Amino acid sequence: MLKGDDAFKKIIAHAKEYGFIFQSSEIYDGLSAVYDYGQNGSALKNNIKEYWWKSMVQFHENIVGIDAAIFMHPTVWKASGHVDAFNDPLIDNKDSKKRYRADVLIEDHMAKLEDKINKEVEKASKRFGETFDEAMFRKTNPRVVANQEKIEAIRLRFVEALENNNLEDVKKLIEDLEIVCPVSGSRNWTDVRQFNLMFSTQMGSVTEDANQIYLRPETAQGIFVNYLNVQKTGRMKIPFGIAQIGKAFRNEIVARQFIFRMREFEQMEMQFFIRPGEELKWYEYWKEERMKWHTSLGMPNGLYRFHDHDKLAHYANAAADIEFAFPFGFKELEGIHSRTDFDLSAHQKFSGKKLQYFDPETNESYVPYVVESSIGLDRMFLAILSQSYVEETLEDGSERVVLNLPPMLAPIKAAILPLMKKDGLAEKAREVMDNLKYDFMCSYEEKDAIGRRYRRQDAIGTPYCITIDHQTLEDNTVTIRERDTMQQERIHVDEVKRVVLERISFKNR
RNA sequence: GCGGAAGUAGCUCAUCCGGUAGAGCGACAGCCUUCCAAGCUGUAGGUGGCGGGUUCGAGUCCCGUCUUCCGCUCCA
Repeated sequence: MLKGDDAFKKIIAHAKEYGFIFQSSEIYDGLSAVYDYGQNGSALKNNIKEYWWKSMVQFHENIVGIDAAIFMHPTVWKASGHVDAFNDPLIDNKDSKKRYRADVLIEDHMAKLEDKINKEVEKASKRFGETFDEAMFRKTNPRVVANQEKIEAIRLRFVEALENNNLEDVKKLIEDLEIVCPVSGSRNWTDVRQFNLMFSTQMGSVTEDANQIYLRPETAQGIFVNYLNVQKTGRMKIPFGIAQIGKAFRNEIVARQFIFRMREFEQMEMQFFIRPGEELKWYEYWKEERMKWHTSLGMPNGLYRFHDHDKLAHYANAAADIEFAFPFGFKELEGIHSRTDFDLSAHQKFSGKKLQYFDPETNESYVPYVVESSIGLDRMFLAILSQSYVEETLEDGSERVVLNLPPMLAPIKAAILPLMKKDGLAEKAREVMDNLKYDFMCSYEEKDAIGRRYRRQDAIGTPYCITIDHQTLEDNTVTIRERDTMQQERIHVDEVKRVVLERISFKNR
């Protein structure tokens, strides 16, 4: 694995040149922070999904998979907290170039005024020997009354402006209150702009009747709203998990670093439903399990690390990231969160439907707690790609670029190569190809010198090259060349399928 | 979003002070045949990111715009 900016650029160039990742709508100059997966990229991505899905759903009897829709009832996002957390009116100070949430600036200002009042009241209470509340109630000080009225007036304007989504008023309020930038101390503000991190669209073709709906900003809610359906129909017993792979959308202000942060991205996640009070035990369990999954890919040590969160999200009582050493540094690849009963309780409240589980062991009903594993598929793709990209100098001084992919993830498992076109070698190679292509992804190439074809396969990470030569015609043996060692062995044609399948199997990790 | 830099063939780049674009590699077709890229012949591929302006004339100067990169900012 290469390091540094230079390496990252090479990997991006390689990804494009060999059909892994293209910029979206490239012939129209592209669309910012949106990328398409090409012929090899989509194959690699699908293989990552399959590996994850099998290790979750197929290898665990108590985990099942679903595929929820991207569109969901708008109230889902009120219950989840996204409508509040993802809608920010922002304002920039032109002098300091700092950006603030306009509502926070105003709230801070009100807090300062309130602080003033409290100090006045406190003084009064000491003077008259009253409690704080008594002093407040008497409103002895006219300045206190004036300030309280002022705050109330601000709050009214503020709430009204926000409710009507009147951003000009919000700005005017900031100007009227003479709020200054804490950094530059100036009042040179830009207009207030609404940044909505959720994409929205209308459902219903008649404009007046249409409801605004969102493209889901996370896949988790599709699992939570189906919790009861799956638990009942699958007769699931706690603890159990629901897994899902799917697209999510976030209108990031700045989306950059190739496919690391995109506006449209794919998540692979599993929500594990447990008994309240056992969440930390399961949290630790899944942290270890998930780390094992990553290291089972055979990546070198030291590429992964845990990062425990100090600042917890509104839904979590414990959270850690698994970080990966990307070419641009250690960054989040996966999150493991103890989400408590936040989501199910919220949906219970907003929907009015009971989302509880009767535990036959304890004879109790409760809203289950949740431990979540959520991994960015595109980030996983980037992690594997960047760690697999190797530039080698061979003994003879020549260079080659190899994608050192785990064989089971490689887009193409075997390339079938006749040493040359004539003498019936091509026909024989076709025969071999036809016998293999139903079992794993194969590629056939007869153009160019054999060495060149090996290098091309190296560049897309094909683990095995099957070469048909003159000896094949005599004794039905072929050579099988291994990508990383470049070593060849001669085996019988009938053995090829078994040998390749064995070496690309999940079981042999 | 702000500041800086860049955008010419699939890729890497050239084209001097403004005079209607060129190479290497790659691709494709054919020849050759030698198990680790760069043998031979031929062919295709560009309204110079896009739009506008200045000029007799713009890849080249100016403005706008899109995209990318670097820094800042943002990222429950």
